[in-house]
Order: sequence, then C-alpha cells, then structure tokens
Amino acid sequence: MPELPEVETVRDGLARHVLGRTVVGVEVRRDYSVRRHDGGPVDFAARLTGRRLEAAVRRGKFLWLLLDAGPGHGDDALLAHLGMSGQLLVRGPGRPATVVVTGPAGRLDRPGPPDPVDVPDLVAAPGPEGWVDHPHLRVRFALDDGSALDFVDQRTFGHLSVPDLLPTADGAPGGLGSPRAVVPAPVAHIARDLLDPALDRAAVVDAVRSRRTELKRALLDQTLVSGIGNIYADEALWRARLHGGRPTATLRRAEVARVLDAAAEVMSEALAQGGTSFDALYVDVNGASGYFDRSLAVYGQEGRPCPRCGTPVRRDAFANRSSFTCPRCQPRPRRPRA
DNA sequence: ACCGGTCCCTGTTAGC
DNA sequence: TGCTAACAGGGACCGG
Repeated sequence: MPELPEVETVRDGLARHVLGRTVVGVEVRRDYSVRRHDGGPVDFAARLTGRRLEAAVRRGKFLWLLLDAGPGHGDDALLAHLGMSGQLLVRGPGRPATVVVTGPAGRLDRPGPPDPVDVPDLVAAPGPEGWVDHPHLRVRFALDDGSALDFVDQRTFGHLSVPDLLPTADGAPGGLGSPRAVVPAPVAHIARDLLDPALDRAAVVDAVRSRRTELKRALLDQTLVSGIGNIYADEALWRARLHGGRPTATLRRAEVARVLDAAAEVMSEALAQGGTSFDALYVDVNGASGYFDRSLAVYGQEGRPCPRCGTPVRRDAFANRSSFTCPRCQPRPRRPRA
C-alpha cells in the first residue's frame, strides 16, 4: 500500500504528467470512491469538468491537485487519498499506460514479485480507441490532450473529493509542491509531515511528550506528525532502538527526536530508491517491492534474525494489527503495555 | 479535550 | 476440496 514515499512519487509524477491539462470529462464508475464528496458523484463530476489542474500537492498521505480560479466556482481542489491500494495512472494518447503510482495491492505486506496479471494488462492496452480498462478502475478523468487520469483502487479504502480550500494556520505553503498557503478543508487537522520543510520538529517532540499514550500510538497520530503508517513506525522504532509501548510521558526529548529522525531517514531512503527512475514503466512497482524486500528490518519479519543482533524478530498484537520488534534492541517498558 | 476501540472494503491466504 | 475466518491498511467517527 502506498506509504508516504510512494505518495510523494505519485505527486511528482502528477506534477510532470498532468499539470496544465484541463478536465474535459469525469466518469465515476464506483460511487463509493467519491463517498467523501459532499455533493455526491454528479456534483463531483460537475465541479471538475472544465477545470485546469494547476499544482500537485502532498501532505502526509493526502494528495491534491489545485484547480484554476475563476468565476462560477469556488476556491477548491481535487483531493485524493490512496488508501491501501489506490493508484493513479496516466494513460497518454497513443501510448500504453504510464504507471504514475505504485503498485499492485498488497505488495508491501506480502513481499514478492509484482502481480503477473495485474500489471501486464496495462502494457497490453491498445491505443485510445480501444483502451483496456483496469479491472479495478473506479474513476476516470478525461483530459484535454486526449489522455486520461485513472483512479484505480482494488480495496476501495481510497477516496476522491472536491473540497474547499482553507488558509494554513502558520501561513506556510499547504504542503510539498504547493504554491499557496492553503489546504483542503478535510486536511486542515492533519499535521505536516517529516519531509515538509515547514514542519516544526521541536514542536512535534513536545507534542508527543505531552500525550498520555504509548510512543507508537503517538507516531501514528496524524494530528501530531503525518505520514507515518504501521510499517514506518515499526522500522523507525527499530532504528531508534525504542519500544513502541513506551509511555510517551517517560520519554526524553532526545529519544523522541531520535525516532522522528529515524522515520524521516527511512522515508527518504525509500523515496530515493522508489523515485529514481520514475518514468520507466513498472519501475515503481518493482522498485517499491524491491526496496521493501531488501530493506525492511523488522516489519513482517517475524522469526527472522534482527539485522543488528540476530535475535529473532517478535510479533505482537497492536490495535487490531501487528507490531514487529527486536526483543533485544528494543526492550519492552517495565510496565507491560496496557 | 483527549484517548482508545470500531468500522469501512476487498482479495488473498490459512485453517478446518 | 470447498468453505469460512482472519488479515492487511488509514482515518472518520463514537463513546467513555
């Protein structure tokens, strides 16, 4: 599923493939994919038709395309969250599909080669006259140059909407890639992420310590710092040699800073690996799964040796999910987690 | 106001 | 072999 580095790769791809284009048609094939849009599917399509895509912005795992200002419509944006299986594919006129975004669902939680069926049907797709639709195509945007932007989402946790824009609280750009100090209303409560130069790292450290919860829960709290999911939380905690069950109140400033640095580091590395050869077909899919195959120290590695000390990685239930730790590098707190 | 638990959804896989 | 249950994931939402 797309984590922050993958979403950033998508943002970058959108910035280079669809900016400046105008939406000439919108086809909503699954209403559920626009369930967060207030006016429903018809209004969703109406608000986008005729609008120009002006900037591609990301904050945490939220992604949005700023729409042109003008009479007859508000100050708004096309907002996307890819959920756990969302993809945005640009299908250029006369070319096979360009994979703008990773990756077949489940590649990260079940490491292995890319799905041999999921992707090749895109390669085999003929030109615009006879496009073969992806089986999980949910929404299609027809663009004015004959290309299309496809929202494909197997598990439908992702969603699209066209919300109004609000000014940012700190006056800084709304996110990476934003020329303006605005954010979509549904993103207003989402904190900046670790790749955002406007993030106040020291303030995040204080905010984490002021919480009355456990460290991993705080790392996953998108109102403190955004973009850290279950995978990166576990990897960052392992790098920082901290147990996610540590009560935040017992943490030193330096410990919180260390785990935040580690999270930023893991994400930057993933971005560097996944984003290098973006334009080549399927590189994201292969690159992403390759990165995770080789680079995950603990996540999903139950029973395999810790890369640092060789102790078997341990799996514990956590909030209806799993946590992976090295029992030696990451000692559990004295008081067992609640 | 804050915090933890639940649910949304689908395809794959484990287990009976 | 064929079925069901468990599982993965982020975030909105709700109840304490």
